[in-house]
Amino acid sequence: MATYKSDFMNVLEQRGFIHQVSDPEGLDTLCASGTITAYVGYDATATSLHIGNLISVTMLYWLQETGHRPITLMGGGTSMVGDPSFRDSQRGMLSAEQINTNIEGIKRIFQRILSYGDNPGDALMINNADWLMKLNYVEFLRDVGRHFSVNRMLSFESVKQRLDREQSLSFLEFNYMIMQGYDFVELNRRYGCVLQMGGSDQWGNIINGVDLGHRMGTPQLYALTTPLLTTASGAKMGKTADGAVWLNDNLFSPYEFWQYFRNTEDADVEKFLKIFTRLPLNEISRIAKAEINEAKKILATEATAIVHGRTAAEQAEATARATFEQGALDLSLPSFNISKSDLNAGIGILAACVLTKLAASNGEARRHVKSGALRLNDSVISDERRVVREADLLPEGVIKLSVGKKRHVLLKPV
RNA sequence: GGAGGGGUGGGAGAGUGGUUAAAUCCACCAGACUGUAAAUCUGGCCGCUUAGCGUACGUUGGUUCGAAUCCAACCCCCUCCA
Repeated sequence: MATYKSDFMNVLEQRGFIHQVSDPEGLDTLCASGTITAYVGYDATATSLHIGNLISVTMLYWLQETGHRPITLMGGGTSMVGDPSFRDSQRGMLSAEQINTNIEGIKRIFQRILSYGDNPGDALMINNADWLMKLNYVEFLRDVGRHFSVNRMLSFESVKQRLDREQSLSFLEFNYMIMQGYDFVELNRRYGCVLQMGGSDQWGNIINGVDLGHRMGTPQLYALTTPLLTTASGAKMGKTADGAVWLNDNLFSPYEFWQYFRNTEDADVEKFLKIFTRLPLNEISRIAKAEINEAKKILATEATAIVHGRTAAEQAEATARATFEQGALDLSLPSFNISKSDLNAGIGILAACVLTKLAASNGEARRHVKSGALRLNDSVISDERRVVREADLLPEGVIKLSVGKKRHVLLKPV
């Protein structure tokens, strides 16, 4: 029942990665007849990628799996400008050092999922600063700028919204599109790259590159975007109480990552299994039809394994089982250190909440107490002046604090 | 440079001298029900040493017993004109 000739397009199609493709038949034919090179661009706006980015990295994984060559393009140059697409306001400008730090943080995850090297089929890590930073303004305007119509650029949905809401769009940001378009052409010239992929919000930017290639005489270029992942109840994916779901373990631990997927809505389980795991499709449909809660655990473990490694994933699963199913204490829960002397002196329960990030402020911790959500060693705390001291240590030498049914942390004396 | 409009809590958006820490909606958090799901209902949602206090409606200064609300200057944004 394959709708495409090429393995690559079939995998993407069957797993639900495709939202829009500029010329499906053309691209399919190209993929079926030989090896292609494709890229996804990543802006260096944070020290880690987040779960939204994982979708496109996974596409690059499947690209490589099906015998083609992926390029991860770091936006060392474009991040100096900032992508205005679908944003209300300009972000603060990033310094060159900040961008470089960010790139270093982001690289780690690519290396885990793709295999880089110099052999054919190995992935390439490229930085668009290599060419963007060297551009000569007038020359660039004459060679590239003349191919862009401002009228058309203004009509793109990604900027139109901003203008319709009467929010300013600086000339700096407006140039982002041109730079991204130029990247595509440059990657074609240097590496024969013919396909750019990205999230659906990138469609306008990608299409600009395809058009520019056309005008500047490259072979036919292609665009492919993924659907914007939303949960079945309509929320954008990747938000939690504390913000984004990051892929780097120093920002979002494997345990938290596992929990994030464990809490997937029923209606999303099959969709997420297809996108965030590598399990064969027939197995996915079998799992999804069986016990839904088991399917969520498989989803969580498989997805965590891809990002954090199999060992960390299984550890997270074990911790979850002990904590949620057996009600036992698991020493692998997220833990925070407290000095022995502080503990001897006694620390207020509210302060302990803030220390362990269970609450952002004493006030918030107090509200937790008022609503009966806060527990110390599994018993509800109703007195906000309760002091946590040595006597509260469990035989294992830790103190367990919980907010609600799901958030548990340990306090460890050191 | 000129004319007009505007800047309110995470977002949207009321409020145009006083019971206004600021309506309402969304997002978010917790409780109940459940399956670590959804939906629903309930409570919460600036900070603190919380019967109180301190900050807060672009910034600074002023008028007033009292200002997010009035005045002045400045900053920023939008529209039109040059």
